[in-house]
Amino acid sequence: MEINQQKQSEFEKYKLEVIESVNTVQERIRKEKEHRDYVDFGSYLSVKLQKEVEEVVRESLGTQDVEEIELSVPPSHISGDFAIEVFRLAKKLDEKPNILAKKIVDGINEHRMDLIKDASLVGAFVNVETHKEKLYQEILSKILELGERYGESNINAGKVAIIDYSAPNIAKPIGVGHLRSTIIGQALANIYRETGYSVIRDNHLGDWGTQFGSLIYAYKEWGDEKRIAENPLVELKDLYVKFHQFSEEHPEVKDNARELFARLEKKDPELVALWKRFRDLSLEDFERVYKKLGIEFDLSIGESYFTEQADKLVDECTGKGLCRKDESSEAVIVDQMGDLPSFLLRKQDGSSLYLSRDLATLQFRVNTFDSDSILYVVGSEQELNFKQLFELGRRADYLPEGVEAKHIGFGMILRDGKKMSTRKGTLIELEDLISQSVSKSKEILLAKSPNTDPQELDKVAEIVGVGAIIYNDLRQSRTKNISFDWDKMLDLEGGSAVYLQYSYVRINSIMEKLKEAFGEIDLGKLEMNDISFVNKSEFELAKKLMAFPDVIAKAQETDSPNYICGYLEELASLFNSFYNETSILRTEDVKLRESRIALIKGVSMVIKKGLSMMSIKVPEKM
RNA sequence: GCCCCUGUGGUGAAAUGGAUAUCAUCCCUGCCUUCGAAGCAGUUGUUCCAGGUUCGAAUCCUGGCGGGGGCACCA
Repeated sequence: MEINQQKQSEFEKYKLEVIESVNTVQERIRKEKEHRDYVDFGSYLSVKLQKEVEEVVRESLGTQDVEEIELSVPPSHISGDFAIEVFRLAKKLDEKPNILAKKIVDGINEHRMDLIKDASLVGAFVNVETHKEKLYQEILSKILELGERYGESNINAGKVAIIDYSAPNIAKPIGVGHLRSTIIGQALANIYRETGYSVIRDNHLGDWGTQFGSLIYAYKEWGDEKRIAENPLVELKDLYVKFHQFSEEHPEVKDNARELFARLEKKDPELVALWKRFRDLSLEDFERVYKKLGIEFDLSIGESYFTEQADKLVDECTGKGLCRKDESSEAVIVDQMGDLPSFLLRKQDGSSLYLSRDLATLQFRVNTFDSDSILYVVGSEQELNFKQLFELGRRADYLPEGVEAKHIGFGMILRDGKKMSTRKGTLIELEDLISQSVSKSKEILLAKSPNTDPQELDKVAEIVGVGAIIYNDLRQSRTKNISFDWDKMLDLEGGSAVYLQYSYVRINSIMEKLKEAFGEIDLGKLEMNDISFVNKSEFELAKKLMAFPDVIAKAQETDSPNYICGYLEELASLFNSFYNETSILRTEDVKLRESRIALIKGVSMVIKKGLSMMSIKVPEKM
């Protein structure tokens, strides 16, 4: 009995640890809400330009519905810096688009404006010409002023978002299947933060459930302490796989597993001790992978923490009449809600289920953090579960009106057209993928620059190899399935992070050369009026830089990191064209040279920041 | 059976209902005594099918066809 007490307190001890980490986060959020210093989104040039357009449209049409007006970049064959699309406004005002457009063009041409010079009409498109020098100056000085903070904003200032991502299962190695949740979630956390959110990054570990019954059963039957000591995760995985193979022929062991889980849930001390041990072993393993990928969390709570509360909530929901108890067993059923099929909240043997624990988690998140948004970055195959969870949460009032809960689904990584599975042994371990990618980039690095010192080589290979994997995933749109292909995963050609890293390094190198030739460069002395450009490509680059804050905002709004990727590729491409036609080193005019330095400095900062939002690093040389 | 996602050059992908659908890769042609050729410039080739809505559709709607996933004691 004494031993029991001791073991039980192990679970209690774990709960205290959780509470402590929660307090730390609460404290941080509180401070952030009070003291965080934001960059005003309205101070960005694209916003100013938009306002100018709205102003002139408001005056020339005498209408207030100017938010229907949108500024875009025209296709390349059109001359004009920006275009105004009037179609939506025309529809709203019930006027012919070309007539409305004509009025707007006339309006613009009659007014004197700060940034906009004039406008011309093509069909129903309004093409706008800006005061290029002025705009160019303003964009670059804004970037120089903000430095590495360029791009952040206060759009969502004061709001709190909890982002649930990664969520690996204990006792299994992280496979490439978990890669997507992990890096999409991390990227979203960074992107949300850039737009002003206070972000809580929560790793909702899969550390509870019937799978532990399976694992414990397998451990008791076939476990080998020596092998566990040597390579814990491999051994645990093998045990898990063995259980499932064995259960194919002996289905009755599944009942044993369920029974073991039920005992675990009743905090059987022996089983809790095993559970805790497996959990700790796994966490060490995960930590290693996260470190490589640059992934960080504020909380790693996991399902186990919510098992008791889950039980209470199920009773509460039963009381509220949202679900009902089965007559002949302990099972609790939620009947069809609207279009959603019915589901179970408690098993026949009385133990908890995924959805009940998630319901408790939801309530916890709402109550503990006063959050505005809760994001679940989990594969699309769980869509129905989340619909059910959110609906029940709303009805039970655990998820109030003002709090948004979103399932950020994503497609699966398929191998030979099929889902990968730990049980069937078709899973590719993330660590293998990373090490292959790193060694491949090392090979290429050696071929390209054989004289790099070995330490430097390893460092850069790591940056490039890891970056390639992350980028390959994030650049694709979330919802689609990805076919796993070693060659494609390890592709280090164009359209990859390497292209961006290379562009960054190239700028670095230019800066070095400039320093050698002209000494230390102090752009602080560059007056706004001294900034100038000569070539179209310079202006195009600045225009692209101008869009960065908007791209971040759009990526946040749509939960789509791939917009950042597309943007960075366009930016790098413009830079490389510019690089090819213009030499900064040989620019005689000092002011022009310094303007160009400011320009590429901006490009390099934006590339670095954009990549860092995806937790991809940049090497200084490669 | 019902529900969700998805279909874009040979291949892999991009595109708030907007102008001549973009990028990478492969093939081909140029560009390194000039800030790094992992680059730049050029060339060939693409929206599953049939209807519909719209001034305008890869995008929205309806119906097919193909691929993936989900639909109570797994998570």
